[in-house]
Amino acid sequence: MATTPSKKPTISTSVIKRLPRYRRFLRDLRHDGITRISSKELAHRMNLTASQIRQDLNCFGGFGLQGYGYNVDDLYREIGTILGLDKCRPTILLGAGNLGKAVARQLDFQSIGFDLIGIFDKAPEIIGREIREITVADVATLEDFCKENHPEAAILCVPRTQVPALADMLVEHGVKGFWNFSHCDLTNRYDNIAVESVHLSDSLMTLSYHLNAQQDSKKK
Amino acid sequence: MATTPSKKPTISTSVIKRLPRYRRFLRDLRHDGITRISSKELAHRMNLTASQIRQDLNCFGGFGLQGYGYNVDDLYREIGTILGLDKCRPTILLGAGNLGKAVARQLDFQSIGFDLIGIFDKAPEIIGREIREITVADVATLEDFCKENHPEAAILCVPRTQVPALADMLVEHGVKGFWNFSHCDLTNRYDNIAVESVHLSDSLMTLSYHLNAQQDSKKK
DNA sequence: TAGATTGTTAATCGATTAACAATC
DNA sequence: TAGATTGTTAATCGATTAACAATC
Repeated sequence: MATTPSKKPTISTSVIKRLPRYRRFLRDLRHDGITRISSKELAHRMNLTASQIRQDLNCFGGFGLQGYGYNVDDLYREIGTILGLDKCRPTILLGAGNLGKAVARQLDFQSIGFDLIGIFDKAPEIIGREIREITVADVATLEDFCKENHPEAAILCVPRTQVPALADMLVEHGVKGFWNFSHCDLTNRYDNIAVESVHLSDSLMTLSYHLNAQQDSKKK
Repeated sequence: MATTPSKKPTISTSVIKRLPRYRRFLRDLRHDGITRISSKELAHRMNLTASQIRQDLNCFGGFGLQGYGYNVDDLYREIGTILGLDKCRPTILLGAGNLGKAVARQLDFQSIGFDLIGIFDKAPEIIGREIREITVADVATLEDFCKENHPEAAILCVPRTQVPALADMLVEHGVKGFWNFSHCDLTNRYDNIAVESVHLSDSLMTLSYHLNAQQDSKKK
């Protein structure tokens, strides 16, 4: 009854970003029929330290067993739960151009906690098309759609200029998180709204930097 | 003549990852006709500390002027140079499915130092199509293509199972960097090869985590 | 010159690694 | 039991922030 003074650990971003990678390795292990693994062995495979793996996992609880290690299958599922992949969040995609279409087709949303329930665009030649059994709707109908269907998450694949107005409206209607592919900087625009950005050109630029650095070190 | 004992600073990844974002903000400032900016003002706009901006920039040289701040246009171009965006690296795309096609169409490679010179796939229904004025070639012809054209960078949009063999072959032929969209873990597979990965589902999973965390904190 | 703002050194903070007692 | 490996505390390392002298 009494609300226990819940510990508020606040897991660091670095830890959270590593979780999906742990999960991928565990899935592979499971696929290979390996049922248990020590932090040492997993660290070796992932090129990490055993310490880091144990520290990371212990942010969420003691999933291991002294003298034994970790049960691969259990840990795989635990990480899925921590990440919330067992959820089914109503999600909409804004922008069904090259990138939006590819993202919609590429990802298995269901298996990672999202349920794609609507796709919107403003271009007449795109509206009406079918992507993954969803008919692309006119973005003009988006607000009504939100009132009826209450999406929790939105994928932003529209040009950056359209983003602020759209995002504001969606937050107004209860959207709690954005997966942002646009170059509009949404970080720090809202309180208590999750924003995860994928800036493709930023990513390619860092590759460019490293290619440069390679050559420089050779010249030396 | 004498090779000066070149300082070997080795810039940290955190700094490098911030450079493209600096550049984006500077481009916007320039677009708005703003010619100078102080670290304080830029920090305010980017939600960083002025200290961090000055530290970051001073990894590469003193671009500012005491009592004045930074010249927006100069700094914008300096960062471009640091990132190597003035280069023109021959680059190939492997896999012209949903994602590969979208990536090829979405990005302005030229403007960030890459020159897309070939696209390859193995599916007969994709080979022969045109993407950005490049005809998709059979991946079977890739090795010969490399011998003739010496690509420096490769974009990997093929299924993960195909990645290791392809990547090994490309490294053999002198490819120096990968932009990896597959779920194959290429980190630490090679020495002196740059790997920049975009794991879309990993990214979406972290959004899922943050959506979960939001709700948890509300429950409290 | 006085005011502003940098470049840079020092202090703080956080994340990673090492060590080891607890325990299966 | 002996051996192995965790969970957790302590030590180290690196990154961010603060402070301030240099200087435009």
